[in-house]
Amino acid sequence: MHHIPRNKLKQSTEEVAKFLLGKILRSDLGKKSVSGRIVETEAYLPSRDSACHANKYRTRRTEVMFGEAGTAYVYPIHAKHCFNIVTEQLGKGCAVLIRALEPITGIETMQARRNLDDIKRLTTGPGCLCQALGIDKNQTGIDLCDEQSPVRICDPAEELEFQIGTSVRIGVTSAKKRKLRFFVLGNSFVSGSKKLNTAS
DNA sequence: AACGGGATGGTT
DNA sequence: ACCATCCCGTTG
Repeated sequence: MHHIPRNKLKQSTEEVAKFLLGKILRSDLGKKSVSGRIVETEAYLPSRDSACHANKYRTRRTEVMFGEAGTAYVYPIHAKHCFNIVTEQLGKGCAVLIRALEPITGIETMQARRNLDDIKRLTTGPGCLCQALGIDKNQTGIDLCDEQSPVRICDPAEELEFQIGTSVRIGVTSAKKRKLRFFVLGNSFVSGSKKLNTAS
């Protein structure tokens, strides 16, 4: 299982959001190894996107968004965390939010961290998957392309065929309604309503 | 120091 | 539809 080359993450944020579907997100935090298949993402664009944190302000919190593609941007919200992957060229200020995984390995560890047995809800939703992987804001700034990193993105052992669904981004009210959310069509670990998830 | 708004998620 | 919860940027 090989890590993703950084070049792939330097493309346009929308392209990266689609590219990341089907890839593996792995965490070795806390001496536990867990992984899942990325099934839902959202693009936060470098310009004219009022929902993108970096577009609104460049502060200590958002500074890593202006760094190398493949850097982790983790921020807290509503007592939970959201995990993002920085995209495009240095200084752009954009990222892809990972919204849902299909659990693959380390399911018992994830169940313990989530204090929840139900596999269907283990890693569905950005806050839930962070908790399942042991990710919090301490992981902001780490390099997801480095094989030595405790959190990284890898190619799947087996490439599966799937169609990509699109919709507006979930929970975003400030930006115009472009379809910047992408998901594996028909996958039961995707978050959001039936109405959003049948749109293509 | 105080205030208010979320890229949430679980409950009513 | 409601709201618990808490961090962070803004304002005073």
